[in-house]
Amino acid sequence: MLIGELSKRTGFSLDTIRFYEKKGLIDVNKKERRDNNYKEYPEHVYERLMLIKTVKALGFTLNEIDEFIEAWGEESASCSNLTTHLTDKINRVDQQIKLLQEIRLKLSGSLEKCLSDNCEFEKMIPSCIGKC
Amino acid sequence: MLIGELSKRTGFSLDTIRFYEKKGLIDVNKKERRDNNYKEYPEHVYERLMLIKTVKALGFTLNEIDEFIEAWGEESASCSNLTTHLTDKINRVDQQIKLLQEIRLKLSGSLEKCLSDNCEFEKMIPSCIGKC
DNA sequence: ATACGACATGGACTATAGTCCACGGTCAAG
DNA sequence: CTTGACCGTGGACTATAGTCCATGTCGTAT
Repeated sequence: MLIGELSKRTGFSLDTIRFYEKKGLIDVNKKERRDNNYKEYPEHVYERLMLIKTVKALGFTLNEIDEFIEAWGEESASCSNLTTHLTDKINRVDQQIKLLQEIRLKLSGSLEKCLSDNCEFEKMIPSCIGKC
Repeated sequence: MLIGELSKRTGFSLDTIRFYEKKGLIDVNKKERRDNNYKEYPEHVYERLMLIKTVKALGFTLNEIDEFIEAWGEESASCSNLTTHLTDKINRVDQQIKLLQEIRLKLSGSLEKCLSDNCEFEKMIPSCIGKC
């Protein structure tokens, strides 16, 4: 399959596919080319891309996906790696959520004070005094 | 005050202060320089930087802070702008939290399936079949 | 013959928030 | 007089996830 078809089937743009190739997320460099020099992508590259799509939708970054895939590349790797990766990612996401919730709390605290005439920004913005 | 002192007092690195200057978050370009060509930062720049510090801690990006400050620069601006910015930011943060929670849900769903022998990745990773 | 579409390649550019580096001037102490 | 600390400027580089563009080749249809 040529890159155009691969693009249509996966929904990734040509550029994105080439970008993933450069990144090493898919390996077709050493694969056969047609006489044209056109790359011939075997079916498993399509599958790899769909896997990437799935995993990306789970919020993994490309680097995380890289490790993810790396781990599976090793023949001996059991899929317990998978659960490990998922668990780790859940923890990282929980961390992010916690951080955002803290920020949210600070924001609503500031807003609260602002609305109740205790605006903490007054001191910082002279033109603001008494107008909050 | 010279940049070194400003850096020590605010906790921002020299590079960061110069970066904020380039970005237009602080304006000292037209301000007087010493005969040395050294920049002389007036006190209000220190205050501006501390404001930036506060607002950054609330999770605003530099671009948001830029608008934030822009709005205050206008003499006539009342501080109702402030509450608007805070409310908007709270909404954006809520959006982010929601997105992360959805991802978290998908992740734990995948993990769940994986642990109960319904691993959805098996189809995608041949070497994985039956081992999840 | 030539135009058009699909392909390959390399490099530049986007946003975000800086960091680091080189080169050069300035200033005070020894 | 020279060393070290401090300052200024410009440009390169980091990570992330691509996008866009120029140039060149290949294949097909008119």
